Amino acid sequence: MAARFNPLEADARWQKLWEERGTFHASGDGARPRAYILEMFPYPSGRIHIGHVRNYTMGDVLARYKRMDGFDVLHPMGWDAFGMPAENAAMEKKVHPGDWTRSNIDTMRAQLKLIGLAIDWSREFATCEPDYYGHEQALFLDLYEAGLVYRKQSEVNWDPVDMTVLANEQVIDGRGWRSGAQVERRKLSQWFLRITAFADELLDGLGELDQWPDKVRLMQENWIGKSQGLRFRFDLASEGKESPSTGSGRTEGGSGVGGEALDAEAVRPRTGSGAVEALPSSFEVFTTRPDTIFGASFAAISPDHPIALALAEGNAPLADFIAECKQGGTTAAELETAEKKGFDTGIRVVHPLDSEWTLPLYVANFVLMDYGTGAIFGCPAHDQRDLDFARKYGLPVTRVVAPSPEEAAEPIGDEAYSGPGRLVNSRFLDGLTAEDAIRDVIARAEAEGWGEGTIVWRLRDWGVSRQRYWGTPIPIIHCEACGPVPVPRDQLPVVLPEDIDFETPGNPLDRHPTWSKVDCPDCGAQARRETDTLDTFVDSSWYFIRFASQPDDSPFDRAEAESWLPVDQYIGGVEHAILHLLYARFWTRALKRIGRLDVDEPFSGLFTQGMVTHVTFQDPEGRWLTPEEAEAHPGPVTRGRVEKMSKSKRNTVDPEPIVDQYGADAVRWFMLSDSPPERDLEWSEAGIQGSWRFVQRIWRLAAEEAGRGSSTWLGDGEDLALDRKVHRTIAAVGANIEALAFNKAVANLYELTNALEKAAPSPSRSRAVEILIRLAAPMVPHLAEEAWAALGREGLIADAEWPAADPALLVEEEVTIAVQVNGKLRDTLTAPKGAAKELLEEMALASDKVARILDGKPPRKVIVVPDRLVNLVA
RNA sequence: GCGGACGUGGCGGAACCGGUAGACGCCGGAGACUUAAAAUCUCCUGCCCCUCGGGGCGUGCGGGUUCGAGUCCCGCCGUCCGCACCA
Repeated sequence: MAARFNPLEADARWQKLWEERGTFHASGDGARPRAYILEMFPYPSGRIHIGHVRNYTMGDVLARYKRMDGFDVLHPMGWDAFGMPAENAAMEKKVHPGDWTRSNIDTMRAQLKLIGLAIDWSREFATCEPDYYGHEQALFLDLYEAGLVYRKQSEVNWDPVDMTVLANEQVIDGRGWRSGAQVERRKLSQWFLRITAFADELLDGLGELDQWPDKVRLMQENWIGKSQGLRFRFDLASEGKESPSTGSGRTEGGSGVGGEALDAEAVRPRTGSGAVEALPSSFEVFTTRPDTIFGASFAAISPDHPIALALAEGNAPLADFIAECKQGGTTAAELETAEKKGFDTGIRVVHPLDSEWTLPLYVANFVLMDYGTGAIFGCPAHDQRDLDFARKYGLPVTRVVAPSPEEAAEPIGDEAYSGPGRLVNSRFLDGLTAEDAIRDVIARAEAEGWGEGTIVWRLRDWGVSRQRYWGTPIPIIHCEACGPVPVPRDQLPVVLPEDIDFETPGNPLDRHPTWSKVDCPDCGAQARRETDTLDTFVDSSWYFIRFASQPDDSPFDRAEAESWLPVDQYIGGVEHAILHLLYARFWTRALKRIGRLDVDEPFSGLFTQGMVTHVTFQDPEGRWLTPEEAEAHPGPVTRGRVEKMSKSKRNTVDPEPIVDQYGADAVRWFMLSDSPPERDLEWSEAGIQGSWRFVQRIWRLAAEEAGRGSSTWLGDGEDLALDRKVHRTIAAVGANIEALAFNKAVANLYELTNALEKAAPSPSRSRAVEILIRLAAPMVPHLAEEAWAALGREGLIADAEWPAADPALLVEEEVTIAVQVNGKLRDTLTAPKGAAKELLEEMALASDKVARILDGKPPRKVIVVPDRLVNLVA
């Protein structure tokens, strides 16, 4: 029996055996309850990094535990293989994106296998292969036919040098990240998925996801952004109905009577070209606070609003103002400090509840075109932005909500009041609560026909067109005569051409000599293939369904997919809290709506794990150094913060050499130790060495036990205290793994190991060693197999049963009672479990230490918590 | 600005429902084994005082509730994350 566990030899041997036996294939035979454990599949960027190792180890522990606990476990792996890095590599390294991607997949698959994951590799696929994306095209057409896909003009970030569309993240300070060219806004005709049609159910569905982190649910809720309010119409005032009230602070009943008549000519936009005649006679605004309608002092529209654009024609100052609004950064700091600016159009709009009352119409930089209606009414007293704006332009500020009657006349200072209260200065609304006033105004608007209660969402439809090569081709053909025509099903998949050219900028599909030239499926005329590809988030919106069921001739088999879904536990980074998870939820619901799959939510349990961090080092010039460089550096070196591993900070750790040195189990154990899984884990050399020591400690226990000649050794009888410890550990480790509290499960195993090392040989101890190995098996599977075999056990430990905790042994016979005086711990005593209060009190009073503190006086009051403590109040 | 999370030894972190704060690991210290080192093992390790019996102080800060608060309430301070002119 080897004195040391040698992972370099053992790891590969067990991995090979698991693979040969198909140990981790999900059977789906229905003999056992099922569990679907999934980690977010990786993008094949080149090599596995340590964050992957942490992510997949967590899922693996759960999968292995569930297997031992009697479940038929589906734990698959695949590749999110489309995306821009492959195209970048193609341009930089002159390799085909497909070659680059597939070779990365080969590398990373081999690396993942080194850490001994319990994965059903028979289900592996990559999204960049036609046998995946062809089915995706079919699903896209299903949604298209169901009216859930449409086409519209939409703005994109256009890099004029690279001739390509940029994602927002690729625009840095208004310039393309690669070319450095000034980015332009361009309108392109693009495909959209109607996710907004599911806004309500996506929001409501969050309520049932009780095994999701609150944080993620909240983020999604905010992202969906439901606002209830009133949409109503402002009529433009006809000439001669101007109602001046500027600066005088309108109060109750002010209806535009009096004041000087405005010189219409002076404020009228200088149209000359008759543009004003083309203006609509009204426009709509949206508000969540219709109760404050009598506090209105202006109306404002977005610089992108059609009325603003129409007015700008022939009005150079306004055109300049609009241009100015479009400049300026969109960063947090800039927006925070950005001044509220407006341009008075000179036009006035009629207050909907008083035809004699008109308000000035501004074009304002803080009104967004793509939220609500792109137009607002300004109520300065109860909205901070409106207040800032009103102060700047001398507009009236009228309080219409007061928290108490005394404050009704209180003027508004520098802060708008947005709290609760009752209406004041609001005619027939006076005295109502804000909530009642909202209902009243909405009802009135609907009855009178100038507005209606409505819901506005922040969520936008999902634009899925990407002007890229390395993605799923959108299966549409554009015909001059017939318009967009779906590719006939028997012509799917629409396969990406291999012979492409990355030498010239732009989308290679556009430039391909023949690929896009096809006949119209409807009329046969020459037509053009859609050359846009799908957003890669589409690929990841249904891969978990394909894992569950992968027939050749359709995306999935409904019954089979439903038998596994939803995913019981999904594990991945919090960076996907919104987009990926929302899109996958949408896609699942869309499939349900079109009758393809009866699943509401794709992931019933979600866990977002923390990052792996590492120290950073810098030389005096601020250059980042790797830890090795820092050690060898001749000059002074600054030890920086512990940060997320990144190439730029040179603090990454490549897992492969570490696995080579310490073995998979030590690395896995380290990934699970110390830090709670949802928090960041700091990588350290000391930490991995500690894990290595622990692996060897378990091995020594097993080797020593095996050396006794199986369980023929008979010691001094049973060791009841150890038995209790063992069974408490069984219960604790199982509960902690189920709760994904791996750091606590690790601590439980350390405790048991400490106890075993101290325990004298006995049959109890022999049994305990075997149980320890079974409990550790999900975490350190290679060591566990090796030890299992060394102990002469039959079969694989991967197939062994999770030990059952004996309830009788979970109950303590004796408990330690804390004895407090005035809440301060003074002594402890040992008492039988369940001892009577009177007995505990008596024992506490008998304590010397207590007697000394009490100094002969009897306690005024005695509190006894059975099995816990006695508190004597002096 | 809005929303959220968090704050416990030198470090990562435990602490069920308000009931012995600091489990477990790392670092550090002392010792054993060794010619020596590594490895391994044993013990110690929150801070401060001490007559070595013990005593005092301790969960970001200040209050409060309670027999009793890391845990609950109020007010601050700090760190991190998300969103962002959302009407």
